[in-house]
Amino acid sequence: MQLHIEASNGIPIYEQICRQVKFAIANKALQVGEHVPSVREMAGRIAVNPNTVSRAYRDLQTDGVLIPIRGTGLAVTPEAPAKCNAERLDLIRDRLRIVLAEAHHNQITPDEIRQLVESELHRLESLDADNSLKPVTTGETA
Amino acid sequence: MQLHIEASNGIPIYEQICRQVKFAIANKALQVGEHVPSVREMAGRIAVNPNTVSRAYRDLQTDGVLIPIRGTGLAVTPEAPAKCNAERLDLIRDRLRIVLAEAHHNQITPDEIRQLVESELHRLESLDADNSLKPVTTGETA
DNA sequence: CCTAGTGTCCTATCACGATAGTACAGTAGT
DNA sequence: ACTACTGTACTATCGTGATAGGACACTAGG
Repeated sequence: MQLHIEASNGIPIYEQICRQVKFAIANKALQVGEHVPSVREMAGRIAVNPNTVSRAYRDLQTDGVLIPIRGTGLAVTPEAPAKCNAERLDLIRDRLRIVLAEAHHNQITPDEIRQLVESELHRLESLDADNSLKPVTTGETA
Repeated sequence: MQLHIEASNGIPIYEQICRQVKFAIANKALQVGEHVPSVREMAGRIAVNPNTVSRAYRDLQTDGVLIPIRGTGLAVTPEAPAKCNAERLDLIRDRLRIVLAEAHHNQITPDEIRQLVESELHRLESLDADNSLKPVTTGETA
């Protein structure tokens, strides 16, 4: 259960938390019945206000993904994996749709879009390669 | 010079205006020396507050894309086409990068991403086809 | 019982994007 | 000169995302 929060990529922090918890469940990094990190611990871990985490967890309860266990914490519901699996690609599709629509509105051709996508995919892969080659170093070259 | 403003796709309205003016220049829908629609007219056209348009135009001046002609309006600078052409793909690439990074962080595979992209591209094309088949109708089916 | 840990609720404050309305300096056309 | 435009500036207000800090009810473990 490790979250990647981006200070601002346009998505509110509480929503980023929601999305990533769902991804974690879809990817089986979080199992049914397992407790999600406590509000205060998660807040400390990702350097964010506890209220913001609480807001995210509240939304996840509304979605039926988490269930409160009084005085103990929040557990992943039995229905969660199915829901999160179903949502897995939709969460990305919705974001992707906005970007591609903008591109299309502004006469970026499908081939140009494909080229951008491929170059970004390669970029992500090479970032992975770098990280696996030197997993400990902090990245300084000098 | 026709803008597509989305109430909220995460990008502030004033920034959407900026981007689309740049795209219009890159696509030669706006020529050097030509005046951009007046603050008040643009505001009326896209149903937005004049201050918001003004903010966008101010940013475009800072970027050297527009130059004020006192009492007359804002004109496209001679340097603008080069700048906007250079930025054309970058504006999309930056947005795309955020989405693909999120997908990648959450174990969406490159092939799944490619499939999403292709299905969205086809979707955009079929929307175009619909619009060109019935370009006049307002869309009511009953 | 008591303590430390849960989630939850509440008020207050701040930044930012957006709106509303007003005002002013400059220019073009009559 | 007068009028109708231009851009620009200013204050005030609103909603939302986020922070800060305090308070409460509950539960597990000693």
